[in-house]
Amino acid sequence: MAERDYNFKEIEKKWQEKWEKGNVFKTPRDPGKKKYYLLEMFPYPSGRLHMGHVRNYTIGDLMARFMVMKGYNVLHPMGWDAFGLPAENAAIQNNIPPFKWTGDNIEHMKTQFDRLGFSYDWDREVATYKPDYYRWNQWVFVKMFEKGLAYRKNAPVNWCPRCSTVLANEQVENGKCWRCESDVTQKELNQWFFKITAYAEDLLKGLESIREGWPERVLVMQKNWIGKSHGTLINFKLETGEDFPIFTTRPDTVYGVTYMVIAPEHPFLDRISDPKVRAFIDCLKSQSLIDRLSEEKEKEGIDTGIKVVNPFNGDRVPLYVGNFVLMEYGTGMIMSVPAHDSRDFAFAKKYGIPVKLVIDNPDAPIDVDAMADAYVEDGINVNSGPFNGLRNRETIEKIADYAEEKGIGRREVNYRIKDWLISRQRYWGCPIPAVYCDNCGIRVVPEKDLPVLLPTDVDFRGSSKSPMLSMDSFVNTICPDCGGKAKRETDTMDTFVDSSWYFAKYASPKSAAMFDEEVDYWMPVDQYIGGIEHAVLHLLYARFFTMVLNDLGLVKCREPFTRLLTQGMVIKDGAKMSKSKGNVVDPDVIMDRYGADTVRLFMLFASPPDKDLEWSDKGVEGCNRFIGRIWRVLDKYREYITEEMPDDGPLSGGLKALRSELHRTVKAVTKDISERLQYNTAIAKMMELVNVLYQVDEKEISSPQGRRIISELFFKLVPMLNVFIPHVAEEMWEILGRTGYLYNQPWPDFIEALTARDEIELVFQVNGKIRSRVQAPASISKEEMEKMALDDARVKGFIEGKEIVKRIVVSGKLVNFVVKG
RNA sequence: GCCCAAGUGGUGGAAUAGGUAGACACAAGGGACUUAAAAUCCCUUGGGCUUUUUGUCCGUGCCGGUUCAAGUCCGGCCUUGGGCACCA
Repeated sequence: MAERDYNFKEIEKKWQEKWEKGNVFKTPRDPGKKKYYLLEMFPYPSGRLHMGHVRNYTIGDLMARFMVMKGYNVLHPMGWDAFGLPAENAAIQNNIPPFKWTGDNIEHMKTQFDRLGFSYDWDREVATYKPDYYRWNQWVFVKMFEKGLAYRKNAPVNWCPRCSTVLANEQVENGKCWRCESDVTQKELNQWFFKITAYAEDLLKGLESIREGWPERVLVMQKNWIGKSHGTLINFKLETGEDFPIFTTRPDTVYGVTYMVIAPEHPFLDRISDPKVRAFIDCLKSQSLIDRLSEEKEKEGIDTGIKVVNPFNGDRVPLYVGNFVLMEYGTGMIMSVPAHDSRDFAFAKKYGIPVKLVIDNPDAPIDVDAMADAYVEDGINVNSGPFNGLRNRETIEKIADYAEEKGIGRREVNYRIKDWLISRQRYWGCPIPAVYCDNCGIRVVPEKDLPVLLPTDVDFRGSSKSPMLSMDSFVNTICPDCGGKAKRETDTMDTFVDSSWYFAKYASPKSAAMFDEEVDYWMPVDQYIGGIEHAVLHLLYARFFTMVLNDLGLVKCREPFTRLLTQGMVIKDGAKMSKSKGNVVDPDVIMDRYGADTVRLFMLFASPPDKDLEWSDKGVEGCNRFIGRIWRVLDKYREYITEEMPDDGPLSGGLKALRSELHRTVKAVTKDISERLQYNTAIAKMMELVNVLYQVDEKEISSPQGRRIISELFFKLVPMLNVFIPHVAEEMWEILGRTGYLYNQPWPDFIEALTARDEIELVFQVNGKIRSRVQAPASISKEEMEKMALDDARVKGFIEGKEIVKRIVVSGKLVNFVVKG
């Protein structure tokens, strides 16, 4: 009869209290140990944890606990990405001040975290809405302004009408707002930018140094986003002799240019007076960029009447205005080669522009008049003056050389990435510390006057606009230079600025400075864990910011995250859990029914961490059942537990196999956790061990050697369980009679020699087909294996009367005979 | 269109270095215990053929290749998911 059933409610509460009272999770700083900084992306304090959070933080907690047991000084902090729109929307709807709404949510979510048993050092909590935190946003902003890395410009920007604020390029997904999915429109506005383009090359090169530890697809996404392309800037000329430079990655086709196209918003076009052309330009300019460039939109253009001269062959070609040319990329104008670019080809056919072949297919010469589409493959240059007969790949380099020699062009590198627009026309964020003086212009707030505090005594009633706009006490100030009247910037910073450096602040959360020397001890983050959705948002901004901080001499590292794990989504009924789909499962409900340990175990068992996880109520029950099985078997054998460890004496078959299985399990679980990051198979192996244990007779367990083996088993299994199901593992540790927190125990070791099996199964094949399986001693030699196979009755039947032409013996695995006849 | 993943039983998934496909779990079926149920424990479980054991054939999206041997490597395709998208 069980002494006590598995009562998760009691156990989990008991250990959560003990951990807290014992200050168990405080960050150690033992000089004799190596550091390990494990971080999960901090949450937005929406008010409730969802399953995605639970998964993310369960994976992180496992890794943190594992590294503690492995003897590292582990930094495992948690904080709050606390600025942002939901707080403001809640304020507008219910007139709760965002400050209070956010603070209350944080308090509630903290209790949820504690209920899950996560090992955070709350002394290091960081929340971005606190002035002590965001003042350093402002301070870095001022430094960046001084270095020209923060600047203000007029530019067409993305505008979300629903959030009534501008957005960065990275925050527009398929023309929709990343947060609310409204259609984004374009506006011409004067806004603050961070010059991330100045770090384009660094951001690209830096990817090399983190290649080992980051998922391939994130590296690829960042690389594509930065979008480096090598090309040549070629100086076409107007008939007046004026320069007309264009960027191309295909200089090998320059002899085939039959027209040029310019972006409608290009200032060059101001000189055009032809009313028809003007009307076309004005029409295009009135459309939003999204509309103009939308996929369905056909390419449209109009001939300006202006001719452009090709510096290579002197051809005079027409200049068109086109709806598809981007002002921000290259020089805002392009050369068009219809023979070798499908888009140019379609445009040329539409407007009756000639097509000129300059690359021919050496295998099937092309008839230019019969072309149905552009020829975009490689080939041999024709109609290309001195470059005729060259392979076009070589021509690319030759033309660039030639252009540089003759001074009609130069090699150039272009990037797709644009500067980071950080202004937000919203209240609940970090104030941008700028002032506007009629006399002195744009000024930043001097260091000594920071922080610029966000007013918190605000009233949202009757308006969805930022309350700061109408707060004279905030807006009116004096110019730091001339002392005259000035106005404060009322925009706040993009919240992605807040999250671009929080990971460094955890090193010294209470320091009066931005950082102290602790930052260089803990940074960089050794393992970062979060969702794939930040592949080019947060993860790019954070890398940029770290590089800026490094250049400012504030941190020693240049890359913030050495290793990155992007965990998969939590899926139910084939779709990501979301309120709008109505397929959410509330973690609290599951914890009420099964406890935190079961939820954690399921999160780790149902799928490898980087893959999506399909929610399954039945699967949760299965995990709960497994905990129950261990609980019962420990309860059954607890009276046999002894501190005496097994000696080298002979063991009965069952005990020997059990001990061997135990050591194999420790080995495999250790590897799965530390090398393979496959927690599902680690759990499966512990399940197998428990299954083997269930097969062993109690009589064997109760023998003197049996007692030692079963004790060794639990003294190793329970510490392994600690990283998956810490509450019940601590309780079991206590049942085993050990004192102190399991949290601080060393990770179990294993004896390599014991992991070997005595007997192995050999497979005998004839012509690659399995014909027999036999048991053999593990020490069997290749020669003996072959002999066994030859003597095997089943094998004999397949090789009799035939010639063995090849014999393959794989040690300890199989024998394969290839026979003929 | 370009780039990147992935495709394995009824389901989630395993197979780590080319060497026994389907570990572990869920579901299903059977049994033990019980007055009964729940819980628990034990057994079966990819498919076909074979009366059964034995055996034998098929089987990792599709077609082909390399190899004694392919889920794994190579070439070509299909499907799904994701990213970028007039970037010149």
